[in-house]
Amino acid sequence: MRMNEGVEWAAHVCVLLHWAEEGGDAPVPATRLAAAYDLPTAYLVKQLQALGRAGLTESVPGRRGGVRLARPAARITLMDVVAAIEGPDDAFACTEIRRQGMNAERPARDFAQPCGVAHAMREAELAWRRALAATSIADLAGSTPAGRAADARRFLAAP
Amino acid sequence: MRMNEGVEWAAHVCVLLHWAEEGGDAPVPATRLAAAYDLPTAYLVKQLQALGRAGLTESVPGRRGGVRLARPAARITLMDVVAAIEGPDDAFACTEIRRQGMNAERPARDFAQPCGVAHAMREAELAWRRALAATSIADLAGSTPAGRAADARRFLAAP
DNA sequence: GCTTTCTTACTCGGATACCTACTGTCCGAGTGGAATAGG
DNA sequence: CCTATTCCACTCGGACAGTAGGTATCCGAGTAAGAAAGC
Repeated sequence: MRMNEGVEWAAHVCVLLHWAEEGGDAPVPATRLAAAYDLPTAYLVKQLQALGRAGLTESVPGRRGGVRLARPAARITLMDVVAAIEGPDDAFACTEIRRQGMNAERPARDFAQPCGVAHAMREAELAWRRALAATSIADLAGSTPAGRAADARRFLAAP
Repeated sequence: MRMNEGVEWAAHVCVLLHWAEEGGDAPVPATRLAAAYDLPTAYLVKQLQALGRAGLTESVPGRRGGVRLARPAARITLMDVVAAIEGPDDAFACTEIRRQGMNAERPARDFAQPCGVAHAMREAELAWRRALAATSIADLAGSTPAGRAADARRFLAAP
C-alpha cells in the first residue's frame, strides 16, 4: 500500500501557491512550480488538474495565466489534497468473502450487518482522515523556516 | 492507494483459526481455510506464509499438519495482520523534493528538521495504526453472530 | 509383535505469467493578454 | 490615436508507452503421520 508520489508534490505546490498569493504573484504558471522543486512539468500538470477538479485550485488560461488557490490556505487541509490526488475511495475495499464458500447458501439478510473487519478498517481510516484534516496548508507554510519561505517568494516573483 | 486484498483474507482466516483453536481442531490445513471462503489456495498460502514470517501463525508440516495461531487471538491485532501482509513501510514516502530545484544550493543542515508534510502524514498514519491496534482477532470473532461462528467450527472440524 | 520402508498429505520457497495502476511524455485544442498593423 | 489582427504563453484533455507491484499459478523440496512390508 503506497501513496501516490503526486500527493507530496501537490502538498508542497499548495504551500508555494499560498506564498505566491501573499506576495501578490498569483497565478503561477505550472512550469515555474515544476522548476521550484525540479519536477517533470508534464506530469505535475496532471496533478494540478486533479487539484482543480477537486476545487482546491483555479487555473487562469491565457498569456499571463497559471494556477492559484481557490480559497484561503487556512481552509485547505492535507485531507483535501490527499482526496484530490488519490480519489475518494477507501484504501481498504471489503469484497465480502464471508458470503462465499461455507456461507454460500445463506440468505443475504444474514449479512445485513457490516463485516467486522470492514468496520474496524473503516474506523481506522476515519482516524487517519481526521488527523489529515487537522493540518492546513497555512499550518505547513507557517512551520517552514522564514529564510526558505522568503527565498520561495523571491523565486516565484522572478521573471 | 489501495490495500492488498490479502489483508482481508488474512484477517478472516485468523478468526477462523481462533475458532478452530477453541474447537480443538488446530492446526488447519490451508486447503480447508481456502475452501471456507472459496479463495484460490495457492495464493492464500502466500499470505499465510507472510503471517508466519511475522510470527502471527505457526505452521505444522507433515501429514496432519496445517496452520494455527502462534499466540492467543486476544493478543493479535488488526495492526499486526496489516503489517504482516503489507510490510512495515509507511504508505507515504517522503522523497525530500524540498531539497531540489530552487533549494538545490542549500547545505544539508538547512533540512535537519523533518519536512512538515512528511511529519503531518506520519502523525496521521500513527493515528491509523493506533486505531487498528485497538481491535484484536478475538474482538472480531466475538462480534460475529453465534450461528455463523458455530457453523464455521463445524466446517473446520469436518473431515 | 516389532522394526523398517513406503505412501500420503501437508508446508515452504522460488520461478513465472498476467494484469492493473502508477509514472511519465507528447500532442492538439482552447484562451486571453500583449504586441503589431492598418485606418 | 484608435481599432483590428496576429502572436505568444499559458491551460486543458486525451492518447500513449514504460514500469512496478499486486494477483495468480505451478513446481520441486522437505517433513511427519499412518499404512504396509519384512524379520
